[in-house]
Parts: sequence; structure tokens; C-alpha cells
Amino acid sequence: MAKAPKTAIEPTREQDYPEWFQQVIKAAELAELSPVRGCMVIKPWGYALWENIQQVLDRMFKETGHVNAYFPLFIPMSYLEKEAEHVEGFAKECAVVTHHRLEPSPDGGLQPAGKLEEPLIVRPTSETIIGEMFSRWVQSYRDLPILINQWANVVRWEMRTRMFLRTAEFLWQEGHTAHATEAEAREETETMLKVYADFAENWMAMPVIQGEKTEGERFPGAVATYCIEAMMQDRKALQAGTSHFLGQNFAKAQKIQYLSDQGEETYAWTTSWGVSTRLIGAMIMTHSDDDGLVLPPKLAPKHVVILPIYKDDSREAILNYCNEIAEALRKQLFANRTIEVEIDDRDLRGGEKVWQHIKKGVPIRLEIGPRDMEKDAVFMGRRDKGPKEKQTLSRSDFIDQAVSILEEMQDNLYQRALEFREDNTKTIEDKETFKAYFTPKNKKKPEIHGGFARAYYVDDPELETFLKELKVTIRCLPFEEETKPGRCFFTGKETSQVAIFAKAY
RNA sequence: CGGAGCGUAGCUCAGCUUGGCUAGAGCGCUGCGUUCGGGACGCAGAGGUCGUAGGUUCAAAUCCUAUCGCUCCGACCA
Repeated sequence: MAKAPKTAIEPTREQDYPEWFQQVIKAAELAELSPVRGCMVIKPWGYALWENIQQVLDRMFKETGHVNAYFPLFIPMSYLEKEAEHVEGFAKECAVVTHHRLEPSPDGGLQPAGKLEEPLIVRPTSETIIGEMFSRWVQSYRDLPILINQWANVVRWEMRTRMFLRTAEFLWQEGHTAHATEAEAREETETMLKVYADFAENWMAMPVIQGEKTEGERFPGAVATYCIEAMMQDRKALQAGTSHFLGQNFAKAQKIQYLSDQGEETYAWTTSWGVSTRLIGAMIMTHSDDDGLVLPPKLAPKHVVILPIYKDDSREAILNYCNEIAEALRKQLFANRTIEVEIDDRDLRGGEKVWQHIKKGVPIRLEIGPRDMEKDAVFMGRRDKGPKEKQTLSRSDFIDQAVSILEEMQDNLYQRALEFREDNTKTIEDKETFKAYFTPKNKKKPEIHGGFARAYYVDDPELETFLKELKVTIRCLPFEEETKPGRCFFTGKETSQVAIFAKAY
């Protein structure tokens, strides 16, 4: 008899965090590498998560006055050239289309033919093409604001890729808005950041820190970039969403101008904001454990899986009993959806089946056999508890409590993640402590170390070098900080500016 | 683009140094049987132009040359 591993995922988080992450994705059947370098195939279980993310965010966008539209995948190269900083930021990672036809090649294969007059780039983001359209749509102050979102794929030709966190092609949502006044555009930027924070915390059960990016980390061409930053279980930071105040930079480059109510030709103020399939990576690394994926119930594709256990003679009765429970659950609402129930009647050994669902992160498992049926009960396992911590509940109690159990799990996940972040956030006042905090004991194979460092900070060229050596970045200048002044941990200068430092993805 | 490594069954890999049986194992897959309330076991089976193209040789997965691809580590990034 083969020994079952102690944990469903090997290696464990402690042993090798990056490898654990890959193995969770594999075991949960979220995605796999594709034949195309740097690209991944998102499998049904992973895509269902994305669909749930989309559904919730889409509603939030619409509630804040936005509408969806779709702009082309291909952008004329000259469009990108219009905004200098933007070019600099994205040029290196653009895929370029230079031909529009294939013809037989001498070696029997195919070769590109029909060279394009002007190369097209595959959008790395759509500010330029959308700006071009905005400039056509905006003539009067009465045409503003324009509040648009698009769900799309984008391509950034990255050197190094990691599933869900950084792939050459990824799915995302990009909001683009144009406003008559600076104040309104700034407010939009803040509103959308809050939408992201709300989504992260209340739907993904992932606590985030909201703040502003420093100049070096800003979106190319933006006046200000705001972000939500989350802590993963290896204590590294992950930027989970960004919102940019673009000022009039893009409006000037793309001539988005209008006649004001004073009859003056005026440039609009624009914003853009986005989240991507990276959120799935964030979700995995925030909640999952050494037995696989753990999903926040509000976003789980399935809430409950029922595993019937029967012999041939009891099959029909058990399945009927399971169906009754499933039907009762499906009538209930949880997080704006009916409870999603699957009865897994596949011809597989029970244990094997149970573990598959554990690895996929289904919140509630019900094992139902003759003993349970006799007692009019269910035998329940919860994904936020150990795989062996299971309990018997009467059928009616379970059905009555299902929604509150899911809610409780959602809260537990959030609390657990929040505590983890707080336990691994340290206020630092001097250089030596800072350095020690971010230096692993084992240089060759760094163990999980560090965390978030909260420190007073004054920009300084030497600080940048110092941080670079430690591979630490300034994640953000957080909002909601006390404003009493202190001393910069590095320069010793007095300031009231606090920053969050961390190693990051 | 720099550094390292790897291409042999669906997956993970052994075999290569020292060329030579019919190219192997584990997992997975198919069938049958025993099992089934915690990751099963037995038996039988399917599955490979050894990345590709040249070369050396009586003989190449193995040696040589070229080429393609991928993974990992750096510089860059949501």
C-alpha cells in the first residue's frame, strides 16, 4: 500500500514557496503552461474563478457609473509614440505585427508576406488607442465625463514569467475615463482604488494597504499612481490593483480637448485603472495551504460538493437523499448567487475523490453514506479546517446554517490573512534593523523572511542603492497614516512621510 | 541580452562517460477481479520515428557538428 504524503502538496510552503505555488496550481487544475512561451492555458476551474471576479467587479463598475466597450487588440505603432514616458515604459515589452499574410516558403513551410506599411503593436495597455477615440468623441464639456471600461487581453513580452503573476498574455480589465476638471478626475482615481480595495477585502478576503506609488514605481505617463498592496504567505508584497491619475499628459498627447462652458479650448483630465488575472495568483498565495487551494467562498465556483458513499443496493436511496439536500441548498442565496452544489458521483475511490476536492479548494464537502442517511444527517468537512476535522450535523441544521457557515469561512479567511500581515509588519527606525529584517539567514536558498517594513522615509539616491542591494522596494506611501513627524530610518532627516517597504513580486 | 541546465512513453526520469541484446522504471491510462466511511491492491494490456538535420561507424538514444525549443538564475516588469 502506497503511503499517502503528509500533505497533499509537496513541497510545502515552508520548504519551497515558489514550487509550492506551481504545485497548487497544478493540483487544483487552475492552469498549465502552454506550448507558447510565457503564456498559460487557464483551465475551467481557474477560468470559473475569473468569471466570478469579472461578474462582481463588473457590477461594481456599473454601480459607479461606468459602461463597457471594446477597443482593438492592434494599435498603430505611431500611437504609442505620442506620449514620451509611456513609450519608454512599454516599448521594450511590445509584441509587433509586421505582416498580414503567410505564403509557402522554399522549405515547404510558411513565411510572412505582405509587409505592413506601419507596424501594429499588440496592446500592452490601451491608453493610446482609447485616447485616440476619446479625442474624436469629446468636443464639448457636455460630452464629459466619459466613463468606460473594457475587459480584454493584453500582451507584455516579459523576460521571466510566472503563472498568474506575470505571463506574456494576460486577461484584465482596464477602465479609462476623461473628465472636465482635475478634481473630478482625481476623485475618479480614488473612487476606483476604493472599489478595488473593497473587492479585495470583502470578496477575496484579502486585506490590502492602499497608498500612492513613488515616482519610480509610477505608471509610465501618469501624474500619480495609486495601488492596493497585499501580503502573500511568503511575506512578499503583491500589487493587486492600480489606479492612475493621468493629469492632462495623455489628453495633450492625444488632443483630447473640448470647448468649455466659457467657450475656451481646454484639455480633458484622464484616468485609467486595472486589475488582472494576477488577482487569482494573489488569492492562491493569500489563502492556500499545504493541502492545496483554499478559496474565499464568495468567489468559489462551487460552494458545496456532495460525495455519495454507497454499495450497489443503497445507490439509489443515497443519490436521492443527496439530490434532496442539493436542491434545498440551491434555493438559497449566498453572495448574490445561489449556492452552487455538485454531486460527485464519479466511479472513483472515496478517499481519492475527497482529496481532489480538497486540493481544488471547494469550501464545503459533504460525505453522505447510509449511516448519515439513517440519522437524517450530513458529515461535513470545511476547507478552512483540517482535512480530518469533520463533523456530523442534522440535515435540517446543515441546510439552515449553510449560508452562515460560508459567511463564517469568508470571515475566517480574512481574519487569518489580516493577522498574518500584522504579525509580519514591523515599524523600523534605523538602517541596521532594516537591513537585518530583509536579510535571509540562508543566502543561497533564502527562507521565508522579512515582511512589510513601515518606516519614515525621505527620498535619497543612496537609499535607492541600499534598497536595490537588499532587493527591497517601496511598495507605497500608505494613506491613513499618523502625520506626526519622525526621522527617516536611512537619512535621519525629519519627515512626516511614512512608506511601506517590502520584497515584492 | 548575460550565466547554468535540460530535450528518451501522457507525466517524472534512468540508460549516454566506455557505441552492440527486442530502449527501461515509477506514476498515469485501458480491461478484469478483490476493494470502497480517508490518498487501494493483484493480474493482464496499450503507449516511443530517443527534439530536428547532417556526419563518423559494420552498428548511434549513446560520439562529432549544426540547429530548434524549453526550464532555472540574473537585468526588466501588473
